[in-house]
Amino acid sequence: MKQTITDILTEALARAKDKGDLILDVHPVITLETPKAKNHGDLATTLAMTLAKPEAKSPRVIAEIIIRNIQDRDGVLEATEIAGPGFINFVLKQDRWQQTLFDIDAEGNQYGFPNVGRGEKILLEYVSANPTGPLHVGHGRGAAVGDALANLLRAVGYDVQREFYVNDAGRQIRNLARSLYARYQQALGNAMPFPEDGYHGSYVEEIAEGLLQREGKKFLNTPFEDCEAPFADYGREAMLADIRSDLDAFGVHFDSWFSEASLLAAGAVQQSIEELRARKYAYEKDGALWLRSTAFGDDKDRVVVKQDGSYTYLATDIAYHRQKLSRGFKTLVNIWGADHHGYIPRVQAVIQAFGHPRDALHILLVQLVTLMRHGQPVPMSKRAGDFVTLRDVVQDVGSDAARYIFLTRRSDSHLDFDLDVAKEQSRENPVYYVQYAHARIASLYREAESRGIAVPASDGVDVSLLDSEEEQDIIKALAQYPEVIEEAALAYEPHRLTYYLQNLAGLLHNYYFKQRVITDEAGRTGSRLFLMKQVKTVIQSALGILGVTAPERM
RNA sequence: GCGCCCAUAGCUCAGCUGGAUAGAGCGUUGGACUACGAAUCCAAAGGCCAGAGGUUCGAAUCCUCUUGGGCGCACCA
Repeated sequence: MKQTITDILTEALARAKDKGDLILDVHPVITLETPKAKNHGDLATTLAMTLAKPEAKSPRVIAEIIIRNIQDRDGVLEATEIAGPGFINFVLKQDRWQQTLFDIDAEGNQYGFPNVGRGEKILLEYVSANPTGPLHVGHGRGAAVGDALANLLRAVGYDVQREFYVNDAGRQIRNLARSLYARYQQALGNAMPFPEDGYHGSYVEEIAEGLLQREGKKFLNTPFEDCEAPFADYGREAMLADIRSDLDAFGVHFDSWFSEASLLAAGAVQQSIEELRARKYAYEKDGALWLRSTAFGDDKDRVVVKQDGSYTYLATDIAYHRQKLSRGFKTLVNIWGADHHGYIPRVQAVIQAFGHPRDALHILLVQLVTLMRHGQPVPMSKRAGDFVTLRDVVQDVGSDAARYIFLTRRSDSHLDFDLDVAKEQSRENPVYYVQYAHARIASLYREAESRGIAVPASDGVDVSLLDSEEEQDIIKALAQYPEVIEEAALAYEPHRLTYYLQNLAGLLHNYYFKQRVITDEAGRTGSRLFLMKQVKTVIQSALGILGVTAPERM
């Protein structure tokens, strides 16, 4: 729809230039928007106002010139007017809008998915929780955002790979092993002090119990140094299995799980360092090896290899991102907890040090979630070991409600997650509002079927009967879906879909209340059922991207 | 001290990358079920977009400063 008007405007500008009405040294970018107020037409452009200065004419004069040069060959325009300081408002012919219903009917669940990605490969890394404890609610938000974003990017034609980076090297795992070892010994009656900075959660005891059952007492008198590996391996695998099953219950699935330890084992870290050296972005000072990240705007250079010869966390991250790039991904997207934002310049420096543009890496920050219960924040202390896990929340409120709520806010703003509201299957819960719209339509079909009325095929529909204000509003909302999808995808903002859905569902509920779909007139009933079918398709499509089910009944 | 993010209705938040009269949900008040699902709908009240300057035809949106919150500033991961 926008494209059609853009073409008409481009042509009008060219004509005005040929006739000498406008100078047009630089070809202006034509932007169209959907006005908020209905009496401002269906689409509006600010073109005349942006041209005012270069053309040295008043916006309204320019607008007149543009309109004079418009040729509407296909007859899509109902009216064109100049308004306010120089807006040009377009009103489209009704049948033009109604045409979108046939588009949706023909394209089905592919409707509204423009192929802007053209198969370009994107690596989307998210969650990437340390395998040292259960997923918490913040991970859940990252998972919901990442998964929806992956769906969204796929919808617009990107070749998306969803990856979970497993931090299975270094001190955290060692810590887990030590904690596990202590619990194991304690379970066997061996008084053993619990490590100061160990993991205190009860899950550690459960894992220790599992290990005990599998391996028996054979480590009872073995010093930790001699059995760290089996404890680390067992702990890692047990935690990953837990994480996997939690994500599974949440409907989040990854294409790949990338192990940090595998980078070390393959010598990738060493190779990366060599390459950085060759590129002159690594140097030695004070007995350590540094990344010259200041060359790319970081505050200071960063240590990669410590004085004692061991690697910093950055070292494996360097290797990991190099590895990602070497797999042929042009675009990398990382979803991080907002508390890691100080790390961004460093990693962007890494990307550039390897010769890639800074914006090859996008980092989305996800703010932490505050769980609310009875109007009070639920205390979350990982230190104490008892915190509300993602699993608890999903079991409590259900996957649909949790995912939807995670996606109702932009990811970098704080989120209060009210457990009572999320659990309540009532009007206060936004996810039910949208799902109810879908179920209502499904219910309409059942009703129609019971009366022997079928939804007509596209060639048997008279869409011109859909001429009420409510019907027009719905049709226009459906026509907007493709842009919402495209813009949400390109901005990496899946939350826009929840707002779109609220609006569409609202229009549907309003229409449903005001007008009857199944009427005495067969033609009208048919056209309305046809309209409902397309609404249902779009709701299902958008919910699908968010990873929320579209129920037939509730 | 330096850097990043945030500040919009009583509460929780949108605001389409600079457009026309700033929106939604909850909450409050008052209405709508003998017809397809009332998990719904309609209406009302509620705002100095934290404050002050600046950029321009035009600012919640961009720039600077101030105030007030969150988070980072490791040879930790």
